[in-house]
Amino acid sequence: MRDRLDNMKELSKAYNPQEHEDTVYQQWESSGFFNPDTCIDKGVTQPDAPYFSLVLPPPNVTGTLHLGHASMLAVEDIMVRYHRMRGYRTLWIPGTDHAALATQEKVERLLWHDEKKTRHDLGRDAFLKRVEQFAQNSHDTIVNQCKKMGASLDWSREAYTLDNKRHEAVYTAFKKMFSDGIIYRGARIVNWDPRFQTTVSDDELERKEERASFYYLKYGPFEIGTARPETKFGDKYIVMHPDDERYADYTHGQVIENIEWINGVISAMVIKDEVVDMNFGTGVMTITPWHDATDFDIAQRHNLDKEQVIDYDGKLLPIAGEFSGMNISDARDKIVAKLRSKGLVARVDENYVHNIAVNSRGEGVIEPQIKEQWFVDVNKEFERNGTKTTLKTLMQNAVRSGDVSVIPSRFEKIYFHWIDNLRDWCISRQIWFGHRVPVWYRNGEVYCDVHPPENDGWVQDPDTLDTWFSSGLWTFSTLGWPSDTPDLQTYHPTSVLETGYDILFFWVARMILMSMYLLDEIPFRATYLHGLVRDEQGRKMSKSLGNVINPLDMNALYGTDAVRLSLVIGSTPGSDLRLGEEKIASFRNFTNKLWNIGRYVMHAVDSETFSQKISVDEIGSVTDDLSDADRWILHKLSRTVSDVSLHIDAFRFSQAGEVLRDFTWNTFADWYVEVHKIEKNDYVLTFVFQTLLRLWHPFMPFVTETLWQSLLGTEHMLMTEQYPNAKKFHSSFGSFETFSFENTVALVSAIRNIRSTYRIAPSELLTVTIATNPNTVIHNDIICRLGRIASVERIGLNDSAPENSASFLSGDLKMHVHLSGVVDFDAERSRLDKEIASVEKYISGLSSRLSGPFAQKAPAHVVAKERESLSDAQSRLSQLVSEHDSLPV
RNA sequence: GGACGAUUGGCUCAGUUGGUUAGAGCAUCUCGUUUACACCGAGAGGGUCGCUGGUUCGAGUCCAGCAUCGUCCACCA
Repeated sequence: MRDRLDNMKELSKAYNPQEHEDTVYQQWESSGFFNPDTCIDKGVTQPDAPYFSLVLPPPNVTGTLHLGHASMLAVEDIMVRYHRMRGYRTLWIPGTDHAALATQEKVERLLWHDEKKTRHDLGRDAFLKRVEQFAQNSHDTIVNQCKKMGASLDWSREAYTLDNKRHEAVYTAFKKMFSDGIIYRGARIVNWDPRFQTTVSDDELERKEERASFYYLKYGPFEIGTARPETKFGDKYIVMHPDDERYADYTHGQVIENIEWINGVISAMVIKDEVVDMNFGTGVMTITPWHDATDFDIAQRHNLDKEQVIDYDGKLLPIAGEFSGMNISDARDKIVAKLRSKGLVARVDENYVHNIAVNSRGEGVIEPQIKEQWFVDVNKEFERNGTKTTLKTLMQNAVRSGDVSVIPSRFEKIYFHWIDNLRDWCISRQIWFGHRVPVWYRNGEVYCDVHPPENDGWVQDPDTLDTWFSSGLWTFSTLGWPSDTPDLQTYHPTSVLETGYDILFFWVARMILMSMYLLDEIPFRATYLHGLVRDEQGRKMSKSLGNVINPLDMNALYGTDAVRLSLVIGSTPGSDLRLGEEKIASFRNFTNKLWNIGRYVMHAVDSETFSQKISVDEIGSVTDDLSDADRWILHKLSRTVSDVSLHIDAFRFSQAGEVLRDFTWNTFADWYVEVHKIEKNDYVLTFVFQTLLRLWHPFMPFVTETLWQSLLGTEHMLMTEQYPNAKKFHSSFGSFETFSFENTVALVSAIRNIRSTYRIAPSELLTVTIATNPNTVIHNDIICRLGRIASVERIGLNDSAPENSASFLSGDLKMHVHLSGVVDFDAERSRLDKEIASVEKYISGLSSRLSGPFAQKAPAHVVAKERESLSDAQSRLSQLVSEHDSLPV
């Protein structure tokens, strides 16, 4: 008790988050309650309770967390804390992603910057040690940042996409897919990044608009168009649409001789293919199958030769003759010059705009190449539960069946469209950092297994796997798969996957693929896609723009709770969020408001009362002692509890927060706390406040935990308290009548309005006369205190109004504020005029509606409601008019 | 070239299945230090919901078209 009182006195006037946050997090963490097993052991959670599980989308170990991560942590922590408080077996698994290419590239850059060395200077093993060191540092930073955000992650289950356990999962998955023929090795056209010297997947491409010269070249009897003359050396097929009448004389397979071309005379074969667009250019084209996906497809269809023109460093091969060995960008002008000198350039369009493919990471221009690589076959048929299916079908079914719901649902269409256009997934990379392909070779033999072959002489495939191959296993590899662990049995499928819509394809789709294929089970029941966090002008936050907001800086300045609220409230799933510092500041103000409500409670209420947990039942048992204000606040509280729960259950976190903020500030603080200063119902005040702390805890865990322990003592922990139960609140308080106190709120507001209109200082105490039925309850004390009224006089409804007063009408009561000496009749008249005009407008609109077809066609209850509104408005109008007329001229 | 999204007071956004006179936060203006809070309190002003049609008794909400902005997808050589 002494401790608590001291604690209370120590509560600073303004909330200072930095004093509390680290201590509170340590307390949570050391309590062990982030781990659902501990919750069960200590009786906080029932062993047979339903589960709620989710995985943290593992941040890349490339650096530090940004506001997007902060927003993800906030939303997920809300769901996790909410379910934990509701008694679910709640598990939230942390982890990090090795992000193969991104991390390797970053370390390579640092290595060059600091030591002017490349990875080849160090060699594979030494370089990988560097990367691991870097990854470890990044990891430590990320873990620290997650904790700073208040994330209640079960650190005892932390995972890493490249650790031993996940390595086993990756190799197991690969082996199964390999033996089922889903994974194959083949020479296919791939996206080659000459700068990073690796392939990248289709999804990692970005299209960039480029203005280029477009050349029309003479090619025998034809004219062909190209923006890339440097690739044309090996072109020996001329392709046209079979229906193109301009070229009807040419037949498929016909060979055209004596074509003068860049390096001499060649012959070309005519190919008819429907892929050619007759309306583009001249309607004929030559093809370069080795360096273009479309051309590759044509060549495949007609079984044509394919020749490599550009090497993997981006230089021309001997086929280019005199240009051999030149970089393609240097060669282009020279090649065009030669074509010109030979008279082969018909014309040039200098303003041709087209899209070039670049690596979304690093922005290096992609050069398509044919290369022997590992692929996941998305169209291969295999048996599943007695029927033939494909990976594409599995992915489609998971969502189409509704087993996996997508929030917001419009992303479903995008998801299906992506699957429809999906090509085989190239999963091998020529980088060093990552899971090495689990395949060994010896004298033409191929060996694939989870463990290396035992006898010597085998050489492992040097390539590593696409980082998303390991991320795709994340929902179950983190739970122990391929072992059949209790965690896997208990927590899979996970309940929700919360992540950014920008990795819908990269990650969400791949997780569905992997889980459906390997486990025959969905990875998660719902996927909630959040938007990107942008700056106030809607720009992406980037270092080069200098508009990056570091979440930890904001935490330090405004408190983590304020940062969390600013990321959650005003944000809708799938839509980007614009965030400025003022928004965070406004939630800092709110945090402080809650803090000060707490200070008031501890200041005004006896510690015996505020240091006990007050239950719904306890309040329910003293119903007879409740005042009108008590009933009003309890009723509103029960509505709030139910709204907040409904919103959270439906993933409407923003609305849940808004409802809570509105209740806390505009209802509880502005009205009930003020009334408490008069009525002093400590139990209800404390009960409502404690309920608010419970309700707010998932959103703003630090300040609520701090306040809770200030009230109840540090041996209590809010995090594991029960969340307010909507049904219970409703059955206890839902039927409470609120009209009486609403009336008082209206009267006080009217007095304040009149004061403001007449510019009467708050220090000046006034008198009011209220005309009403004798049995109407008027809360004199409250009106006097909140309206700064000296005395309330009551008269009958038909008694005449006092002179020199301003009037307010509400239902069947009239209030006259005495304004002796200050009343300005012209001002009062115009005030009434204004209101009369507004009511008249309303009446005319409403009565014309009611006299029209509305009355016949609209549902009866809607009509009845409108009729009631009309009669209310009419009586109000007549009263206003009589007030107006009674004013002295 | 397709698809999707956005367009609501100065700014940032809510608005669930169409149903009172469209809400909030910030900003603005006026007043104010009443011992929880100036990171505050009280009051006020401010929107014909992008445009044009349609459906309906009734449209910010549904439909069609258009405009502007944005995002994603796409094999126009």
